[in-house]
Amino acid sequence: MTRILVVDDEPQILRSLRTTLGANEYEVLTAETGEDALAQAAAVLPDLVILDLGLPDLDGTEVVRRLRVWSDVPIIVLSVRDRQEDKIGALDAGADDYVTKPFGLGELLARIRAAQRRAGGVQTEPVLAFGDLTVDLGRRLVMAAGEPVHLTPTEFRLLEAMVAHPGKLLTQRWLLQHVWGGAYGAEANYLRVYVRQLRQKLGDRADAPRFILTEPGVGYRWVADPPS
Amino acid sequence: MTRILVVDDEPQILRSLRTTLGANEYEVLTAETGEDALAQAAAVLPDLVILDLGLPDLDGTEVVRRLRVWSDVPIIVLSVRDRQEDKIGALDAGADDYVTKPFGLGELLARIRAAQRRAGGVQTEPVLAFGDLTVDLGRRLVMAAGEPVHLTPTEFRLLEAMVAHPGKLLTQRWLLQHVWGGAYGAEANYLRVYVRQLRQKLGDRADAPRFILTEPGVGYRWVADPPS
DNA sequence: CCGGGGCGTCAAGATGGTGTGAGGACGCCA
DNA sequence: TGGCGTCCTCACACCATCTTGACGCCCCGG
Repeated sequence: MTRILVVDDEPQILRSLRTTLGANEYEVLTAETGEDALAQAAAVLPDLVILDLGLPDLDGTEVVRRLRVWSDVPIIVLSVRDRQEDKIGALDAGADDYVTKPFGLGELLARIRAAQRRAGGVQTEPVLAFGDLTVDLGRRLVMAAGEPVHLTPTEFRLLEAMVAHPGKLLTQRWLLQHVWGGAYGAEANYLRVYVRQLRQKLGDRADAPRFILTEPGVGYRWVADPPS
Repeated sequence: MTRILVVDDEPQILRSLRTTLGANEYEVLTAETGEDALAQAAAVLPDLVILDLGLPDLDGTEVVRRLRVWSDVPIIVLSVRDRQEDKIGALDAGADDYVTKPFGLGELLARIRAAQRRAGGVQTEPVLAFGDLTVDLGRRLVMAAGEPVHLTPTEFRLLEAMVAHPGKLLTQRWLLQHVWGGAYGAEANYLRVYVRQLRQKLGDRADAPRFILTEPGVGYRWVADPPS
């Protein structure tokens, strides 16, 4: 999860940003002074900094400069001042962007995304690995023993549902509802057929399970850490 | 020397920027239409692009999107529009910064410096190769087995959407929305026809795929590493 | 020892999606 | 206005996938 350090001395802005950013899957840290901001930045290494220019102790530009001595973290400057010299100063000190208050929250979010994208922080494709089996949820690509495995849509949904909850006991009803839809729940034979196909394609065996464990009378369990 | 491509249809802005930027040790190239901008960007590989949203032929956001398919060049969007949606759209399409007209030249220069400082990276030729197939995304040129291949605009957009995400499973809905526009999503027969035409022109076969893999019921996949 | 329920396995029919070819509609340019 | 390229539409054969039923096995309780 992306950590954002918000530096502002107005509690109102702080509160507003905390809720807005928090609602958009960001972890929000706050600081109200320049010194505090620098200390926190060094301590928690945030992924992005939103910085108000009008701080009580230090000049915002100075904060940017001192951050840039050791950090390349993206910095978005926030300010009520719309003067050219302020913008030029902050940007040349090393800020990435300059937004004038009042600003639209949507715009700020877009600028955060842009700054993050540049920083290269969005390359976290979820690739799960279980021994010689890798499951790339983003690419919908499954590799077993170095070879790509072709799965039908239903097979993939079933695999997806299982690997998303490793080690957890998944009841037949739960699996049926998640893979086939809410109207299903009693068609245990579907599961038997597709679990078999999955096991076959992934190189697993019912009598010597490496990935899919049968829990008789209840459901199935995806083995968290297979014996390699 | 840093090369900047300025895209704007107002000769006045063009002239003003040419002198200002020229006086600051930048080499200035200009384009007045979106198509011209894309062509020039591919030909001269500028170090930075300044782009007006209100172009006569293409929507500015569309230009950003098409540039971003193959290039990471910093893009600063210039616009008279101050609407939130425009900003969000342009930034999420891949723009680095958004400046509203009228703007101060000093600020623009500072934003150029900021964008450049971040970029650092090297410009790569936008030419992708897959076995005996080469795709020049910038010049919109495709070569198969040493022979140039003529593609219609729609065919090229489809190819572009696929080669930009090698190995990834692209759903029919996603492809339709990206090639035909957001309003589409259910016209699977369009895809079938154009995928067939692409396969034919690229020397690919449905029953022995080298490039385009069919994932029945889901979509298509551009094979990352074709068997040569 | 016997019976039953659940599971694994297999194969065949039903279903819906895909490949393919052709033809018409439309806009663009001379 | 006519030709040309491109896009869209349709019908049909074919194929992958889904569904369904049947059967043997094992485990467990009666």
